[in-house]
Amino acid sequence: MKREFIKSILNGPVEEREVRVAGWVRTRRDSKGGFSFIELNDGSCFASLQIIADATLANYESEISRLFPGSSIVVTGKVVASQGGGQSVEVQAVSVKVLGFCEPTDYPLQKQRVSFERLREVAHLRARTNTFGAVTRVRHALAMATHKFFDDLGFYYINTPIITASDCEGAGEMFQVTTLELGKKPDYEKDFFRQKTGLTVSGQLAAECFACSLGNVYTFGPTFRAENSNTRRHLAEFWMVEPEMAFADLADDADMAEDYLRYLFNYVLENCMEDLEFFNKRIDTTLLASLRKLAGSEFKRITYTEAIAILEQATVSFEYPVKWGADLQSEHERYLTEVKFECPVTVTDYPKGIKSFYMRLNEDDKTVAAMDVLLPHVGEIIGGSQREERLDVLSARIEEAGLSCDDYWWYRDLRKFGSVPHAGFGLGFERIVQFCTGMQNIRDVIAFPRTPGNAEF
RNA sequence: UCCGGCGUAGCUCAAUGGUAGAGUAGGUGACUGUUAAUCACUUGGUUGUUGGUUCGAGCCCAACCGCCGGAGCCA
Repeated sequence: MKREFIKSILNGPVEEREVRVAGWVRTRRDSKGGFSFIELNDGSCFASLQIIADATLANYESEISRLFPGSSIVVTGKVVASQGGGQSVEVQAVSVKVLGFCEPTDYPLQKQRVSFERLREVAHLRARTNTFGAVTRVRHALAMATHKFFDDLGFYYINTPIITASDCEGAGEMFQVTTLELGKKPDYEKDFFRQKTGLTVSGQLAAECFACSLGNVYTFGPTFRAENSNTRRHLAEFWMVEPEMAFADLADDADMAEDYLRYLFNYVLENCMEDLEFFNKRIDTTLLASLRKLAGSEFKRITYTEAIAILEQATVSFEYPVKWGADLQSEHERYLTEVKFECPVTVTDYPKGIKSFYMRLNEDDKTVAAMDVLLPHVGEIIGGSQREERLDVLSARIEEAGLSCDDYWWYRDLRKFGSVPHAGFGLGFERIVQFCTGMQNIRDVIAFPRTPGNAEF
C-alpha cells in the first residue's frame, strides 16, 4: 500500500478505508482501557494524526509502549470517525511498525515548550517542532509565490555567480574565497582565480547584464555579508530576491515592489492558513489582522525630502538628529511606518551622498532615484533604484566614490552599447518570512543560520 | 563593534550574603476515549569559567566565555 500524507487524510472524506502513513511520534497517551493514543506528524501539514493502537497488537507491550516523542513509525490501519472531540478523523491501527526509537532521556525536544534560543543549539532537530514546521511551510510558500509572481509577469529566473570578483559597493564586507595558504602574504596572481575573489554580496550587477537583453529578469539566491552585525534582523548568509527591469523608471520599480509584496501577503493567506493561525495564536496575535490589512492596502509613497519635513515637524524627540543629507535612522523609519502613517512606506529620491554610485542621478543633481520600502516593525524590507544609464554620469560617480572605472569596465559597457533606462531592487527573503510569520528573530526563519561566531550544522 | 540584561536540575524558571527549590520531563504506582490528560510517590545539582572580598558567595567585585535585547551597518 502506498504511503499517504497525513494532510490528505485529515482533509479527506470521513469514510472507512485502509491507509498507510509514516511519521514521527509527537506524544503517546496510554489508556488502561486497553489502547494508546499516538499523535503522528509527517510534516505534510501542521496538524498531527491521532492513531489508536490497541493493546491486542502483537508488539504493543514490547514496542508501542516504548514510543516516546521523536520515534519514527509506519502505521497501516483504517480511517474512522473519531469518538473524541479534538479531531474529526483518526486511524485505527492494524499494524504499527517501529522504524526508530527515540530515548526521552537523551532527546533535546520536549512535549513542553523549549525556548528558541535552546532550539538554535539543536538546529538539526528543531525542524521537528510545531513552530519550525510552520516556518518551513510558510517559507516554501513565499518562495513558490515569488517564482509564480515573476513568471506571470514574464520575468526570467537567472542564476548569478556565488563567487565573484566584483564588490557591489556599499553592500557590505565580503567573505574572501581563496586557495592560498593562510598566514602568508597573499599573491593573488597565484590564487585559484588569479585575482582576489569573494562570496557575492549582491547579484544586481550581473542581473543588470541580463535585464539589458532579456528585458525582465530576477535572481533568487544566497547572499553573503561579512559584517559583524548582531541583531535579530541580520544574517551573514541570507537569501535575496533581486528583480531587474529594462525600460523602467523608479515609479515602475516602486509599483512592482508594492505589487510583489501584496502578492506575497495574499498568497500566504490563501495557502498557509493553518500555519498562520498557529503563529497568530502563539507568536504574534496581530499577525493575521496586519497581513489582511496589507494584502489589500495601498502603500504610502513619499520622497526623502518630504520624509525629512515630516520628521522635523514630529512632536516626539529623536535620539539622532533629523537633517537633510543624513540617512534615516531606525527610529525615524519606525516613526514613519508605525506612528505617522501606520502602513508600509516607500521613501524615494535620497541624497546622492548616502547612496551607491550606480543609482541614477536626478535632475536636481542632489538626489538619486533610489527607494526603500519600510515595513512596520520589520524596517527596511526592500532597497532599490533606477540605475544610472548615462555612461558619462556613471563614470563620474564611480570616480567620486573612490572606485576605479577599470574595475567596472564590463558594467560600464552596458552603458556604452545600447544603454537603456532600467531599475530593480533587492528584497531580503528572511525578512519577509519574519514578517509573514511574526517570528521575532531572523535566526529562526532560516534552516541553519550563519551569524558572527556561529556556523555549526 | 558599542550600550544594557541574563547564565541555577535534561528543559522552563525561583531562591534578604547563612542547609539548593518548584513546575515539567524521566522512573514507579493508580485512574482514564485521551488530546499540554489527571492524581500519588520518586530519581536528578562542580549554580558558565577563572580569580578576588567575606567567618560564610548562586547572590558582592574583576576578567573572560556564551546567549538575548537595543544601536550602528544593511536586506
